[in-house]
Amino acid sequence: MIFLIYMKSIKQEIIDSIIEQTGLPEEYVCACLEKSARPEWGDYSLACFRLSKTLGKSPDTIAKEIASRIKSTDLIEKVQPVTGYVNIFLSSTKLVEIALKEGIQIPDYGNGKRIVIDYSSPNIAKPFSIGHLRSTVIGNALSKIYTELGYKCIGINFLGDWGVQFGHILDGIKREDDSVLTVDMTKPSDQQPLITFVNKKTGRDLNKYYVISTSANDPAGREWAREVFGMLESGDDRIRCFWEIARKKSIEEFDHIYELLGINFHTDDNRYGGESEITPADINNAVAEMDKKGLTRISDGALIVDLERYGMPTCLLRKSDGATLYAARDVAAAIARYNTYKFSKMLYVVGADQKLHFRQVFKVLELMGYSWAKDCVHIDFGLVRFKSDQGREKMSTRRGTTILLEDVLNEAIKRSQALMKERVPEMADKVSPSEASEVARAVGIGAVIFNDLKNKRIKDVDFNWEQILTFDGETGPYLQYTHTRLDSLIRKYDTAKGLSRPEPDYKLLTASEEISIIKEMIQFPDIVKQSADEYEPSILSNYLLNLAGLFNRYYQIHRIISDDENLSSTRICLVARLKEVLKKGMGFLGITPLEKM
RNA sequence: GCCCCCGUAGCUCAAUUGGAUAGAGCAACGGAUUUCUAAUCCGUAGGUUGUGUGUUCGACUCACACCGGGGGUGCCA
Repeated sequence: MIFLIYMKSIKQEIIDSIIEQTGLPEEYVCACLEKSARPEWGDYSLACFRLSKTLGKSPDTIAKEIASRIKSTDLIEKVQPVTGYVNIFLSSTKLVEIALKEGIQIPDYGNGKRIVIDYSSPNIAKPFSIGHLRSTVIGNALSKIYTELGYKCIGINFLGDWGVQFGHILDGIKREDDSVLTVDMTKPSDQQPLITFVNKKTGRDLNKYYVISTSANDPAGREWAREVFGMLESGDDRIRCFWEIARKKSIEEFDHIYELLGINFHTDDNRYGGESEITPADINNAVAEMDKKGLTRISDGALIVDLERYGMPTCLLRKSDGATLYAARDVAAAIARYNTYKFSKMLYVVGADQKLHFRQVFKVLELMGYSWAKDCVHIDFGLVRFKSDQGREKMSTRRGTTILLEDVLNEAIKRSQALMKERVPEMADKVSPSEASEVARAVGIGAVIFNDLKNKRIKDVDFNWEQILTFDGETGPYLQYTHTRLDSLIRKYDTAKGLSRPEPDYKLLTASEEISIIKEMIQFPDIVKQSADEYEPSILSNYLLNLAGLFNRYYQIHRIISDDENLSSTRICLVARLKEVLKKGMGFLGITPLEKM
């Protein structure tokens, strides 16, 4: 297994060398060895300040002593003590060889362990707003990253398909066209006009009825919607039939958006679920179990779990009218999922406004005695707000400040098409119309996705058309552009006439720009691991931007394909390896890498 | 009121988890194309890291207080 030596990270190899040669404790070396902040300080630096007190010597002296004990190897070229740091310089030729010979490999950390990821989760009937983009793209990225690290990911799109919002659709229909619904809902024969009516509607139409109902802001309408939902909950077949159609229509609508985003929720490992999956019996069993374990109490007629001693407000399970609440349903859902999947981890990719809710749910699961409660993680992210002239506000359907995700995606595609015409007019001759539209999609959608993934999750975002449609600088199109550049070089090299193609000679890569690329490339596995450990796709995003930047600078200065056939072959090898990394990384983020744009 | 999160260049964000001289992009200005795709690249300018105190060899990072913004907080999800 030759590749095993490459599987061990460079850093680990250095740590091992240092421990072996200096006898320093492993914890210390691991904690104090870091990547050097500047090239003139080498590749890795060991800070010696912490040893100063215990050894009673100055950091400077310690650094000198340690440095003198580390011998050079084929990897460690030079060791230099500087003001309390031991700076370690690695052999460029060795690094080039490591990066180019086998390519960059990502070790298997997961060993097939299961991770359930609850993400996207829009509500049936409610508009699919830009706010849902975050959960969708973050969840998708984490799923791909963990899969690459050897985990088995199960994505669940936990639809909000069970609640009064469904009754509001009917109320909206009634308000708009009451001929369809003047009927007595209790008579099956009168249902047919409604069914025919709804069958002709799209998911977006149904959203419209929801909005009509809620924006009417009529107490009677709300009451009626509640009644309808009550009938659904009590298992009324006729309402159930309508519910099924409405759900199907909504999913068709969602599918269209997910298709644009390149996500498919009709597979075994990535599927639609929903609150409707959790039966009243599931919830009642969970609540009964809490009762039995003495966790619950009645307070003002409501069933609660008192979490005061854990520094949290009480968790409400059941309303005084007997109806169960969100928290009870999520506890029941978590138990059902554990029983089905026996996950090693479950991630809830849900906005930061639900932080308390998940803390409560996880705490209740823990109190119920489920040891896996500690493996449930709320992947929270900042809210999207709408910035108007009056200032910031939460998006509101009623105020008309909701921005539909589909509109944003279509706008991005349009913009990408326009730019293509403007900046690459000859593209029309080179590719077919269908290819061109795929390019426009990948670039436009990639821009929107990347825009969302490039910042730390927790940051709130002000929705801004200009920003989301920017294609210059640190953006998705920048990565795309770099990727097509790499691909174009490879294509050109492969098809060049009269060129001998010798084996790459790694010693030829000596330019500082190409060494920088190599050094950055070999960080890829660590970056992917770190993104997973911190549930933070932005770490990968920023890394890819930096990597692309290094290449674009290099490209500007150096000729890749030249008369020097040995050098060309070696540089193309670098280009090909780099392309593999960029392509993989973009794929993890949910961006489709292009060959031409 | 209480709890949680955020505050870094005009704007949007980084900063190897407490390390050496705080870095990018956008916007502005100046430059690079008979050239492997200029959706690129180079340069100039831009900072008392919200404020204050503390912890220590060292603080954007940790603690406390305050200021500003956001979110949550017993019958929505």
